[in-house]
Amino acid sequence: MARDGFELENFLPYRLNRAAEFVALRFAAQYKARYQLTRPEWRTLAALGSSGRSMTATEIGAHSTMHKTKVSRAVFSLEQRRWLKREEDGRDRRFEHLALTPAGEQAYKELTELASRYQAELLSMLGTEDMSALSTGLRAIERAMRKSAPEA
Amino acid sequence: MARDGFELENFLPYRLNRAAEFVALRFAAQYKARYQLTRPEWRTLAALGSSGRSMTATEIGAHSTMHKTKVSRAVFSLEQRRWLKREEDGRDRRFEHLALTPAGEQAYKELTELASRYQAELLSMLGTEDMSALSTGLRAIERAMRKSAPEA
DNA sequence: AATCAATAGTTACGATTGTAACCAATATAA
DNA sequence: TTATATTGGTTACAATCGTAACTATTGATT
Repeated sequence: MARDGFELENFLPYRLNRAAEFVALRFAAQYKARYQLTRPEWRTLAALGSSGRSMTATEIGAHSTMHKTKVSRAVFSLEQRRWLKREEDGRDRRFEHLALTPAGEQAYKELTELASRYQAELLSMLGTEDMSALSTGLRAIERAMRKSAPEA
Repeated sequence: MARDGFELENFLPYRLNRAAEFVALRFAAQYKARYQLTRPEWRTLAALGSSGRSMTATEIGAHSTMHKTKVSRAVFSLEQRRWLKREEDGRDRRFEHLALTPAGEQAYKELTELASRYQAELLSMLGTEDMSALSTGLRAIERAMRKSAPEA
């Protein structure tokens, strides 16, 4: 096929991107259909819900590698939906402490079940062995990210 | 940390996306700086260059999982740059056969070297073992994609 | 204090994207 | 034939995104 040493099919950024998109899109289809959630919204909800405490917008961004503005917009729309409320920090009024409302908690719980089911589905698609190989590989990248992290 | 079974940190779509973004961004920084190429442009160039033959826009899209319109725009700008030329199909004039010009080939070759260096850098960041685990895992996803492929 | 720098978050704006509608050419079928 | 459907590719338009500029607040420096 190719005439030289380089093979696009073996190029890691290419492969990772393709795989990530495939896996993400199938899940996004679910929460979009059932909850009319966008990706940044789901990510924000997940960050808050899974941490189990209130967080600032900046924390959410760092945690989920989303841009400030994305977080800001997602927070706004989750607030509109009454899934999230802001509380100002008494000591430093620049901060906003964001927390899920009971409705938000409930939504998170339901989405969490969707997510767990999806994860299980993926596991059965890949098989235990390949899944754990993937996990090992991803862990290595996560390690590398922490080291050389200029952060997106 | 979390109060329930679900852990965002272990959720595959989340982890894959994070990793893919990290890996892609560091490479994109290189070709953007050196060649003022956008991501869809690089992907189109790579698809054409690595196949070593002329392709139609649809083929490029299928190969690199890019939307029609993205391909269309990338093709247009590569054409402006004289890195790519179109040839119409005599039998079926709907098709456009896209091929790299000598200048395009040259650019592809240079970018290919960048890419190979980057791949090597990644390998040394992850180590041989983790890299091959990652590759195994990705291969499993690629397999799954081929099966259930509704294609993005 | 008064000034300057830094930080949290929002927003205006330009760029990039995808959906849907479109044009052109070919294939199918009446 | 002449409809009708399909397919390759482009484009108008609306939505989404990120950069950069902004507001507000706090911290540091004088």
